[in-house]
Amino acid sequence: MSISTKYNPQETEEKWYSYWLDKRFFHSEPDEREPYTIVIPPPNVTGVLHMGHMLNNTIQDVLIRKARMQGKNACWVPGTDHASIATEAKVVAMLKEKGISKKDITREEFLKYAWEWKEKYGGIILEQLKKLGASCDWDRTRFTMEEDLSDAVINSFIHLYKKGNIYRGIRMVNWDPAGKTAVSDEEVIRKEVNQKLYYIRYTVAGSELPVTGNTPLTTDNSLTIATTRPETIMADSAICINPNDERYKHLHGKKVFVPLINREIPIILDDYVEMDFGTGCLKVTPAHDLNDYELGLKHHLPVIDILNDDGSLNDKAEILIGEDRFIARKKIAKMLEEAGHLEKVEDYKSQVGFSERTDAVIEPKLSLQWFSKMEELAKPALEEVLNGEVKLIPEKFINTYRHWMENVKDWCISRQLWWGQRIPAWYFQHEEPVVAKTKAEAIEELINRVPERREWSEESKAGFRKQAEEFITQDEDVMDTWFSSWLWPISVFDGFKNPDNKDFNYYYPTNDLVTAPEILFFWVARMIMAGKEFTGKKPFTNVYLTGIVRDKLGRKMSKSLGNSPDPIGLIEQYGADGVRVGMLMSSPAGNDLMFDEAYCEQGRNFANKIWNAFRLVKGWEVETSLPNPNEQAIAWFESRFSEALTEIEHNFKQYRLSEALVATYKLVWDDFCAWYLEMVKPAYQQPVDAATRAASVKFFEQILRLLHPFMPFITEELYHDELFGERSEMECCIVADYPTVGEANEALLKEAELVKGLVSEIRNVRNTRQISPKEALELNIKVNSEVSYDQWLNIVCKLANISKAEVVSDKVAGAAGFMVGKDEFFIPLSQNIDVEAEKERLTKELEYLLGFLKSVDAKLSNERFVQNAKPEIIQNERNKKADAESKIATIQESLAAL
RNA sequence: GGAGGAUUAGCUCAGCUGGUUCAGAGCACCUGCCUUACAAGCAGGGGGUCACUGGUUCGAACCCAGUAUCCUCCA
Repeated sequence: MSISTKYNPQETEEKWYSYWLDKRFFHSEPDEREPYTIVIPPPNVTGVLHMGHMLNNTIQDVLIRKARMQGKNACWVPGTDHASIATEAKVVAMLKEKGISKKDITREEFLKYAWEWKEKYGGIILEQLKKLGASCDWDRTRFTMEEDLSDAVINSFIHLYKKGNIYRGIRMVNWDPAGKTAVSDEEVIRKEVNQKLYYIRYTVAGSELPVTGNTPLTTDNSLTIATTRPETIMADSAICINPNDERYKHLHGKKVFVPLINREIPIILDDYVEMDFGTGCLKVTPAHDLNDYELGLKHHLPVIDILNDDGSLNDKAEILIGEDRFIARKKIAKMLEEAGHLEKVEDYKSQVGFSERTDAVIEPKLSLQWFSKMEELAKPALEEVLNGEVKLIPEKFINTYRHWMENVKDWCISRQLWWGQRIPAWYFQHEEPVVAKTKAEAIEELINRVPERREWSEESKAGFRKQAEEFITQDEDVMDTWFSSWLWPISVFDGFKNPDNKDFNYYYPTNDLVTAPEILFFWVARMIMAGKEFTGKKPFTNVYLTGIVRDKLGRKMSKSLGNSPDPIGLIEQYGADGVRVGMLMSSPAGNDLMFDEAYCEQGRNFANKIWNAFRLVKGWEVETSLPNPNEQAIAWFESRFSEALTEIEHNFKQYRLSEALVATYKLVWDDFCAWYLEMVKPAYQQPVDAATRAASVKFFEQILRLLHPFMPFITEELYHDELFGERSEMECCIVADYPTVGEANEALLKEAELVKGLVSEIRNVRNTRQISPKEALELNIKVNSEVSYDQWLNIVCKLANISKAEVVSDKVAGAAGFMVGKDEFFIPLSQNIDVEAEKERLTKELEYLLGFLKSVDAKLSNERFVQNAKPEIIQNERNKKADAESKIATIQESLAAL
């Protein structure tokens, strides 16, 4: 082992990760132990690790490692998601660079490129997770588009279709013009955007006055609407006004002309229109706005769709054909202005939907899509959370969850993409589509679903099959990625292919799921639905929702802001253990975390602290003839360890990982290093007795085990040092027994706190008087309490550099004095004490105590308090009173003696 | 517009059943130390009207109501 004063993580991390892999410690097979299972939220196959993953996976690894050490059969299933839109967008971009356009190649050719891309870049993120120390069972790595998982997707589609839960229909969907596909409501991100509100004049039909810039305008010859989307006026089907709006009563039943194209449209009445918004006149564009679409249905208006799939204008627009919607917006504003139809333009802030995957502005668009009915699926999934079968942590998410589940809308599951599971629907001539797994099955279904075809002779059937074979076509669309992710906990254990298999029976339902609250509905809710629907069981018991990682200014980390540190860079700089500690240190469950590299630095420093504590213990020479002078210190630390472990376990139970870590950190740094080791360490170059060494080594090993889930690498490294004796090849920290809570001697712990206070006071005496720590002092103790200082004197002498400590019965004059608890301490000094300063200090303390006593007295003399408060509270107040009174007396004596 | 959450030290946050000398931790800051495990360290210290206003209670950072500010989700 190196004796460097600095811990060097790089070599250690590489070495132990391969060792763990080599010895297959991460691998799990069903056995008689209790399983503990986590399925990873599968990251995008082409993605790279970001800070959110770091947090997420650190938490999962801590949980899985702890469970493993606690004797459970821990299984963490990793994998990746095919992420249709994101991946397809990347492949399209890659092809574009090669000069290939998606529309020039076939579906098969495209998929070939996509798979190549996936093979090349897929799984980078999993390699990165290894650097973090993630102890996933890599043998179980799954991918949502591998054959079995795709099969599960297709089969569950067919299952739901047969139940009548899947239907095809024309609906207004969120159209992503960059991805050229529909996306679900959940994939639309609303952002506030600075826009322009254009006020546009429409000429009233039949009015004689031509509308120009110079002509006086009245509401008889024109009306003005306000819109943020002037490029859609060509798609207008009507103008709508509120029937109660006095300003426009004379226009009821009239018509207006759409500017520039002069198409005549009616003025309709509906109290949907808010009179005080804009001008009180609303242009109705059913093809390009959800609300307008509903309004159009109600008033039987035609739907005029002027946009191509890529967001450019089509020939129905009549003008600006082929222009992109945003360019068209600018151009049309100019054209309207030139034609005298643009009254004014105002700045306006509004919410605009963006595609989660491509960041393009979402276009509401009517299209023919496949939908899954959600109402029936949602009910049991809501119930499961409300009755506590599935726990959301923190609980505050239950409300949000309920709100969403009670207002759930049907799920648009088709996507106009090629990368993904193709919808198993088949079209033959003008018949209703058939849903079937294969072409052959589809053809059989075509025959079987029509009674008269069923009656056909075998010969006729054969002829039909031949014809159908040639003309039947499969739906071009693929399914929403979430339609495969929602099956993840089931399909990774082959629960669809073989529902009674050993793995599935053993690992499912899984235990904990760790994920971001952003995908509570996208994914978590739907997994619960799928679990209940397809297996009748919940997919997991606990859902730990992490916060969002933000930068220290509170901004979300994003590529465009460039405020996200490179996780691998952080690991290189601070070590994986350091980064893990840094991430957890500041991340209470469910609260966002303001990430600051300083936390990683703190983590690295902690690793270094452990390293150096180790160097100390390792350096001790043992002299077996020596007696053990440290029984008290050893007994104390044993109790303290148990006390801390109780607290740590309590925090773990409540998924307060951050607090569990802080408690561990303090136990190691403060109690073990700063107190225990200082108490027991022999003087420079002196040997240590065997008992002290044995106890210290044992403590150290317990500490390594306790730390392992948080800091796997450094603990494994130290665990194998010869200090702990021989280890066989499978004897590793990763599978060592996690410490269990032992006895804690309360009285001992209490006394130790007093002793720590005493040592601090002595150090303070030095500090305020600038006495070097090297200069030994004498200590006189006047004991007024029950504390048996004899047991502690050795420790006090050592820690505070006291040459002689004595119990005295009287105050010592001319010495620096202070109190700890009820007891008085005196340190004779060579220099004269500053009587005035001493007086001031004592007076101040006296005043505080008198005030305190007064408030306690007030309570105790309050009859209602004595009547209502719990007896133990009252007793407590009496104790406080007695304590304060005795201290006051002591201080008064001291003052008198000065 | 609807729902949920937050507001405690300069920063990030604990404070769990209202009651201990309860106002805490880490970081940052100040002072002094390169004291033979560790300067990535050690010792000591300063720093708070618990957002505001009321209420409930013997007792409120904690419960209730209102106000302000901020965040998130949904429309």
